[in-house]
Amino acid sequence: MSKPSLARGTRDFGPDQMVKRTFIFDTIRRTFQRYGFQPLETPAIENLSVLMGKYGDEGDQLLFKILNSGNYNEKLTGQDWQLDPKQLTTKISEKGLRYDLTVPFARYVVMNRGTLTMPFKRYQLQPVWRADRPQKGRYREFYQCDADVVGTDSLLCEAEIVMMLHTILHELGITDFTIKINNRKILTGIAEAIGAAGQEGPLCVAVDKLDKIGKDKVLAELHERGFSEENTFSLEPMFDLASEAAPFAQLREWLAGSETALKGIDELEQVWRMVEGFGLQNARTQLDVTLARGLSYYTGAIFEVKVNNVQIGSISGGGRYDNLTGTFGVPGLSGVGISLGVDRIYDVMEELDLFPKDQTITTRVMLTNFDAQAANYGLGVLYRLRQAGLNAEMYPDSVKLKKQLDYADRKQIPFVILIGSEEMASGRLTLKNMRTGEQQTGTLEELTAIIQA
RNA sequence: GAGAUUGUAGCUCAGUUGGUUAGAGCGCCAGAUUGUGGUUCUGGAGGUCGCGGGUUCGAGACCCGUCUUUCUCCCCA
Repeated sequence: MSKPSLARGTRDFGPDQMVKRTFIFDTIRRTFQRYGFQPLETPAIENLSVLMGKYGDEGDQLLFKILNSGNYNEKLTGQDWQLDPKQLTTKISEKGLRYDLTVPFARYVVMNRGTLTMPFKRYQLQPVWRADRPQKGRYREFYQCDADVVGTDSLLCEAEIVMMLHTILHELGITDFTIKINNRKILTGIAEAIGAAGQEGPLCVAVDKLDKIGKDKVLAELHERGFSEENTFSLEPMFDLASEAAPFAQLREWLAGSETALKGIDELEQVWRMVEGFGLQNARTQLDVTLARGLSYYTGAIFEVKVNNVQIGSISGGGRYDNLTGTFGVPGLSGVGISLGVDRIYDVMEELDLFPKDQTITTRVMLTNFDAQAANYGLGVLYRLRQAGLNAEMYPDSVKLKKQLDYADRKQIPFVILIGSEEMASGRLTLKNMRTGEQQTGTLEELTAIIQA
């Protein structure tokens, strides 16, 4: 017998934590629904053929793979055991745990495209798993809350994502945040403009670190990655863009030579206009041309949400992908979506002390249990309390009152109804206010009214 | 995947250059109080020192491996 333990990077959530997590889930779900999104759930387990190759080489490595059931080694030859682990994996595992919610969504859309009302708007609140090395704000099992629209190119979707993020964060009490927005087409245009067309991948990896390591080190890294002095010299205008929230004019001037970039700039400006059209006050949006994110499938807008002055990664990310369903044989379906990380939001709110107080009280009133006869009398009372809409429970054992009150105290139950021989004889029950310690007697109706107040 | 770091009671932590029976606070249980919680007092239970090996007369402490925690890189929610 060994002591039980949790698998690395996983956590239990006790009642106190669940109350807080539920608050986050409810807020997000409510907002998604308000914008017309419909719920979807997909299995935790997907075929590896669905998951592999969608997240890049690193992603494939971070996938949790499930060993085939039964005698998984039955069909292996001696030679197979000499294969490198990657190839061996394909022979002994054909299922894995989902890595995000976007790819399973794309699979679902492809499999059900005949029956879906297009454009299809779905939200999905489920855990995902990554075989990452855990650290602050990074877990191996965590919840994502996704909202995606598939089947339309309309930039209204992008604007609504901006609106939803504002609403959700506002309702959670997170006020000091920044929604960074970029467009993949601008990144492509920058690569063209500096004479390194098609090199936006390595360009972004380096430029993405700007606020972390500074301009000089970014330039050094670019040179290391094969960019010439000429390339990086043309990049100079980019470092001057950070001052404004939406420097469209400067961008147009700099990238005038790239049609792709101009299209991206147009798209973003339209999104900005629409957000203004919604009448949103104090928008926390910022155009950030250094924002890159998962380049593997984003083609248009790119989003990322950072909470300011909190040392944690982004709490949300998303973007537009023109051809995600293409890998499942259905090209031409454009989608755009956002994903919120509940676990990081939780950490942020805990650090900033933003959770509403008094959310831990789950039971409103407890009935004591003096003896079998009193408990039996209490059953009817208990039923009526619950019918009155009150969270009520009876202490299950006839033990000394001290113990029962101690239980109520520790569960922070605000009211206790005592029922003993006196109460049964008179029909007037004793109500104890656990906060003040005061007691009074009254009929069940009278007491119920007090408890409900 | 690379580098660093952590692990002693339910929790937070002491534990000297390696030396007898590993401690404290809080919490928990019981009683003081057989119909009254939070305060107080008295008593009590609870540890294979993460796990496995090694060095030593002797290891919680030293060495190796492993798991785990936290952090950096990479990447990400």
